[in-house]
Amino acid sequence: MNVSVKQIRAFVAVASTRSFAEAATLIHLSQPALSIAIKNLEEAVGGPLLVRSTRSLALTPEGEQFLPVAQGLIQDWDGALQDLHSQFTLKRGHLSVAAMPSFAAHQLPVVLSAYRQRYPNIGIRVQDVVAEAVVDMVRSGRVELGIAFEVDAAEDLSFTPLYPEQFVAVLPPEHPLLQYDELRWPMIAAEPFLTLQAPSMVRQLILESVAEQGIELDIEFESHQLVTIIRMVVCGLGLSVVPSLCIPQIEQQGGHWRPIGSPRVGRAVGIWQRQRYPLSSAAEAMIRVLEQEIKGKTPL
Amino acid sequence: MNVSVKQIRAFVAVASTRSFAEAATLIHLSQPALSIAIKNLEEAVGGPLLVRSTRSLALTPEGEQFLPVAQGLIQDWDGALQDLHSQFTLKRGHLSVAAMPSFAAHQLPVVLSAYRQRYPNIGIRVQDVVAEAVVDMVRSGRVELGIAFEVDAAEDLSFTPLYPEQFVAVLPPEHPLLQYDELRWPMIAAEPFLTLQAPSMVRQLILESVAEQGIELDIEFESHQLVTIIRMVVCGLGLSVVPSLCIPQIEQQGGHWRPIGSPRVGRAVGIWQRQRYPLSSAAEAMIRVLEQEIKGKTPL
DNA sequence: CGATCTTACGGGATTCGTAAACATA
DNA sequence: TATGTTTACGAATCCCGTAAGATCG
Repeated sequence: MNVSVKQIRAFVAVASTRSFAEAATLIHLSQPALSIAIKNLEEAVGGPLLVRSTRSLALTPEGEQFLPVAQGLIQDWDGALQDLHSQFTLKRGHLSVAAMPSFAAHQLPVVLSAYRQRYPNIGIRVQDVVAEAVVDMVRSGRVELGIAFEVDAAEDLSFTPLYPEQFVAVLPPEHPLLQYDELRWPMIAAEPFLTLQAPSMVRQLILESVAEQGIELDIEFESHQLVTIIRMVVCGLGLSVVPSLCIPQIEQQGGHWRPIGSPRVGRAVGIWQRQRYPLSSAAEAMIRVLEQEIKGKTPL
Repeated sequence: MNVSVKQIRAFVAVASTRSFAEAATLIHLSQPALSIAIKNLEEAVGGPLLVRSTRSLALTPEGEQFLPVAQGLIQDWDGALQDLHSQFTLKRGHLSVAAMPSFAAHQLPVVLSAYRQRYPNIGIRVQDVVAEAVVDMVRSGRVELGIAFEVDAAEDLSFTPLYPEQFVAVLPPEHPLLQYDELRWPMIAAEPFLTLQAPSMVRQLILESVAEQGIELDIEFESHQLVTIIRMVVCGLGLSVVPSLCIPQIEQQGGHWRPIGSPRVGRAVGIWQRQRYPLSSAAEAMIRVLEQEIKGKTPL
């Protein structure tokens, strides 16, 4: 007993139009072909669904009862496949990404807006967490893509660099060090230092980096919030070092900045995804947008 | 974009077993055939559902999301067709019949029991109404079959006789007329007469019949209930005439009866159904059972 | 090297459309 | 007789299974 979708479609067409001829044109089939399709269907299900005389067409009680069921079946079938097709053509779908705060605050909005413009019906969920959490969320599959610094991660993840992020020093207006076009670490170490708090990878990278040079920073204050740090710098409480991504924010808050000379401190920023796990069409599209919007437009 | 049931079945099998080879045996297909089926499915829906490497098999996010949908689709599909098939094989189904009270009370129970024994899973609904209402219910489609006297009905109904019902006279014990083996109408007319009330066709048939002979009955009492009539006869309030079907009930209540000589009063009892409307398998089976259980077993 | 999936190809079944036969009002 | 359905039959298509090729661990 094997019944095809076409057969059910044929039955629904005939039952709806109450005519083989009409139904045949409706489903783009010749009358005889339709006749045989129905005949085979009836054979398969074990009894007649329609009673045809040349002048009238009626449904058997079984057919009458089956008609709405068949209609539902076809509707569900087409609906499900339509949905699936929509996902591939990006006319529908869903995407979860995680991004580290500096990226989420500065670059991501323009990326999202470009993506939304191209694929208006893809729902996007963004998680704004520290870089290490980004990697964890990708690993556990809670998000499909992550954007964060490159770190040492297990083999199960892959990293695609987007651009090399460099750190810059933040200074208050009229600070003496502003006379230099580029600062060096010893100059910075001479001043009180403000930095982000513990889970931040920015903090970690800076401390590791200066420690390699035998320089020690005089950490005066820590905060989770970049805004707070910048505000304090502007108020003259000390200096800080932040990703160049944050330059717009520094300037907006009335701060000044200078690049840091060799050794430059920085880390590649890029896309994290699971190894050997295929991406959704929506995620692949996001990677394309990211590369197009970000690559070559690196700050500094 | 045309997707077949087999293709979805194939996808579900592969996604469940996580192996083409295993799935192939599961759905009785060769590995290559399965491979092509999946390939065609993916082409039809517009993107990959599975990622295969020779050593591992994973679902794409779209495939992951589609799998439960596909499983539901297949389940609904099979379920619906199974149901339909069950109806034709009488493993399931439903039937509505109407029967006139005399038949419903005496013959129908044994018919129903025979039917139930043969087709235990067919639900039956019986309407116990007077003969004319039986015909109306068949005409309006509220029941598929009706069992009642033959009457003049429009062309839209068909009547299949089961047996000729004859009426018999009911008498109290030790009544003088019991000395005859067969009564004649004038003898009956000489006694007080008890009959069923207005909507009953039994009453109507009797009155019409005797009127033709110019005989008038002295109707002493009327009731809707046959039991009441018989009880009154037994108590000596008069005579009555009822269908021979009711003989068991007469005797059970302590009454006596005699056939009525020429002209015999009676009417064919049979099956009513709609013209040009096909019967359900369940109804056809009921007709077979009726004919087998009733034909040739006519009372008297 | 072995297990597994994919491609290639020939045979077979299914399904289609045209034309003719059939049935009913 | 006219309309509408079914049967007949040749052709195209689709689908399957065997055999050979490709790929990953």
